[in-house]
Amino acid sequence: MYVTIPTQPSANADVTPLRNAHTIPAEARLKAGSYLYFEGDSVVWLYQVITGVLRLTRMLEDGRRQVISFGYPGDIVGFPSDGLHHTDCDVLVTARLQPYRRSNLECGDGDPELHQKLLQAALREISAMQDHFMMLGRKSAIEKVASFICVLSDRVGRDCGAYRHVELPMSRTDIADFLGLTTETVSRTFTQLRKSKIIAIDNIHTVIILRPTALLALSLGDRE
Amino acid sequence: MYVTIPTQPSANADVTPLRNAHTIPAEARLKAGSYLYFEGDSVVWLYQVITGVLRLTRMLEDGRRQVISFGYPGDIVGFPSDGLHHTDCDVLVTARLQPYRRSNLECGDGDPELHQKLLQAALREISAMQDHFMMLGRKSAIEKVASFICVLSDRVGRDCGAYRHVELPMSRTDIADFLGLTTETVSRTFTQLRKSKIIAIDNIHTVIILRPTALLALSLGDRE
DNA sequence: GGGCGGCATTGATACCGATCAATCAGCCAG
DNA sequence: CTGGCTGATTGATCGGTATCAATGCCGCCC
Repeated sequence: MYVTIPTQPSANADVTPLRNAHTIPAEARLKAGSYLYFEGDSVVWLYQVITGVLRLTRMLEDGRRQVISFGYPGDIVGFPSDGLHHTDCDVLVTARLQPYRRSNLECGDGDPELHQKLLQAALREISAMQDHFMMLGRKSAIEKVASFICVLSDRVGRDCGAYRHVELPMSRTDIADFLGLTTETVSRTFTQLRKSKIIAIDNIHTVIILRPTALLALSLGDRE
Repeated sequence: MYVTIPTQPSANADVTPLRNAHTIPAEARLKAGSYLYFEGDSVVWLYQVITGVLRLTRMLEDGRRQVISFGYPGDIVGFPSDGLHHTDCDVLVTARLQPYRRSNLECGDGDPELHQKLLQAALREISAMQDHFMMLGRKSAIEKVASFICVLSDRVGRDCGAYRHVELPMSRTDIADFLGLTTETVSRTFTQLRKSKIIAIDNIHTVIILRPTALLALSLGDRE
């Protein structure tokens, strides 16, 4: 999941694997805290997230970290470059994953339809990352955080009574490293949104969107 | 071209098209200032840059701009997402381009070898963009500019006497929109590098690298 | 040659977000 | 329940980059 330019709210439907029938390997289940792969590992499998949440990260020698993306249901992670993984990937929320062989992406011989689906997923990934560039390079802290909540609301928000609830399983540090901010700034920005009654914070991992229109406006850079 | 983590200096050799033989369309030549495609256009061709420089940009409604990448010799531009272009692309330096049909990327029927090459290029693109995230999200102005010059030096620098020359055909505004800075900051950073005798500025579009090691150190965030 | 226009540089200042530091809250172990 | 640990929040301050403004540079056209 990247922070892309908001369009119309998306469906937020259940994810069905690309091939429900005889996809070679069975679904995998991974507990929170476990790792799927590390930077430098050679790629054997790609994974489509069915349920749960993954975290893809990259580190600099001096300790600076970038969260590249979060893997939400429907997302496919693990695209190889020169046959290798270029991020670490671990599990934030216990996940069910559909593995696909790297060979299904890289050559269409076995299953042309699956090959096509994986290729299209890679191409959509490029486009989504381009949008994310705009966010990292050009948006202010409040725009970043508002955009982040908006995207998650569309992807995994749930209507509870009058308001939409969004789970944030990741830490404030993860959000900061994803958006190119510090934890303190993320925290302050949440507080600011809470005080202006645009969101409420039910518990540290759940925000309730009180004024979705105002939140969307902030994400687009409208001056309040 | 993205600003990736510097590794060993790369070859900087001439680019040969993926298929020199019967690649269906002949090489195209495009003058500086002309556009290859616009955001929203449906994708018919991908282009490999043989010579010259392209610029890929994306705009927000309020005028904020992000330069997504520069297309340098060897780069392939125009990857579709849902069949559409998601950036504008125009020519900075008159270019020779090798076009490939979108169908050669999306289905391998016609030319499996070309299909494979285009697919691998798309996958490398994803990896390079991940590196670029780190740059946009976590690096300071001086690290960004130093990294930018280092990458261009590896890609298209030329040794002239004792020093390496790097052409910067794009404007300061382009560099700023690429690195997530303002023109003023880019300009000041160049001045700072010049005053500390790490680079010299021959003319506005040519920098001479006087102390490559110092430049590389700055790009990695060493406190000189 | 002279003037104009666009881009780059430089300067002064403002402000956003980082940094450093001090609680605070939740959670687990004993 | 209590103490300690970890992550979040809040506060005070600093600094880097943006912003606003003036000037400089250079190419181009009349």
